[in-house]
Amino acid sequence: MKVSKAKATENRDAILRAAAAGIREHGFDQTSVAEVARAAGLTHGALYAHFKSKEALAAEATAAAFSETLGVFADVGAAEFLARYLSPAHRDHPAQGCPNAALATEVWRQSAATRTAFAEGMAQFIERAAQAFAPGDEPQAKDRATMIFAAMVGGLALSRAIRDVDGAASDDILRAVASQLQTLL
Amino acid sequence: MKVSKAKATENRDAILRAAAAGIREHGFDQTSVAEVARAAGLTHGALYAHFKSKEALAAEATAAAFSETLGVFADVGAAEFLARYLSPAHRDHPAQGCPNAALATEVWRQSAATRTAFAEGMAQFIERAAQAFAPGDEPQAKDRATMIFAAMVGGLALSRAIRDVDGAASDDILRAVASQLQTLL
DNA sequence: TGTACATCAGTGAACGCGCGTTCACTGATGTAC
DNA sequence: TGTACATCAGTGAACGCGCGTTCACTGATGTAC
Repeated sequence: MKVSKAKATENRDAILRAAAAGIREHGFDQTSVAEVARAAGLTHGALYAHFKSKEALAAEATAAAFSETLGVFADVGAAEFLARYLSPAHRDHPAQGCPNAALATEVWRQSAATRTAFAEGMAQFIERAAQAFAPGDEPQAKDRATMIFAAMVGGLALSRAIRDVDGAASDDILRAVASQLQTLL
Repeated sequence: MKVSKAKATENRDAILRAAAAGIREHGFDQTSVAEVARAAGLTHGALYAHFKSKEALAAEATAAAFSETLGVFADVGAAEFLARYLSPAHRDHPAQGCPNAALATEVWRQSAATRTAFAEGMAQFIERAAQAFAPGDEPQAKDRATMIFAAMVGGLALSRAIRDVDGAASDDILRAVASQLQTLL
């Protein structure tokens, strides 16, 4: 049955948010359209009224995941940015976390639209890192910010990878990377 | 038909090597047993004479990928380790590259055996980094090595993620991370 | 050394399953009068 | 304001496809004598 325009817009948004969470939790290819639709309170057929294909949804969901997550790290100082990013809470909730640390190793196999959305989101994160970690006009400011952000993404991803096998080692990676980066600020 | 014991061992090895390359190239779940068997010159049924299941193969292949790759970075100095790891050649050949940078964001969804193999491989890489980057007995030596290795893994993964979208930016990540880490040695 | 035969790595058809996508249909919305 | 009806978001059955796994069968290997 038809629904009101307001409700339809709301449903589209719900699909997008569900997909943005799903791809970070399960990866692009392991997130099924049926699962996304269900999480949005719809059936899978409805999804195709809003998105041309799973591929098109993935591209929009990638952009949505970035803008959602950038908001979490906006307006905080350098120390707080580091602490939040390399926190157990961030590690334990990939579905609401940074897409870089959730999708970096698999996004290169996705469609051009998805990869473009990812590259744009990543650039914004690196810019954010430059603001936080290299605000001056020193030479190599952007290089410093890039290296620090790479360590944050790598540290979070490595910490997640071994969490269920060795929780202490996982915690230790977060602590080590955060404390060592702290000394560079 | 039966084959000689020597040939059977050779075939098992070929399956393992094909799987180790496949999971790094396509990810765990996108690497099919048929594809692995074909790459090893066999049919999919033969695979089950050597491995209980795809899951069991993935765990062994993960270990194989690590030991294979650790060899590539053995016996080189700190500067050479950094340069090789953060090279365009490494970025462009994930199937033969470091499993950390290829699988970090998805391995946490795999079986316990695979995650254990991954954790052990990662620990060896961190140890290798400590040898190279923090050989002394200074306090926080291991923390320094962990942070540097996290930056290497993150830098390579981020560089790979955007390579096809923006080659110059991809190159720049490798260069920036390598040059900034160089200043820390 | 030669022969008979048990072993078992490898083949390929078949299975059940979940996937992305399509489509005929439904029925509340929202517009034309 | 009230009525008639075109629109279109949403439903759910159906599709073709590739997946991991099983299994009856094959035939060269390698052992027992």
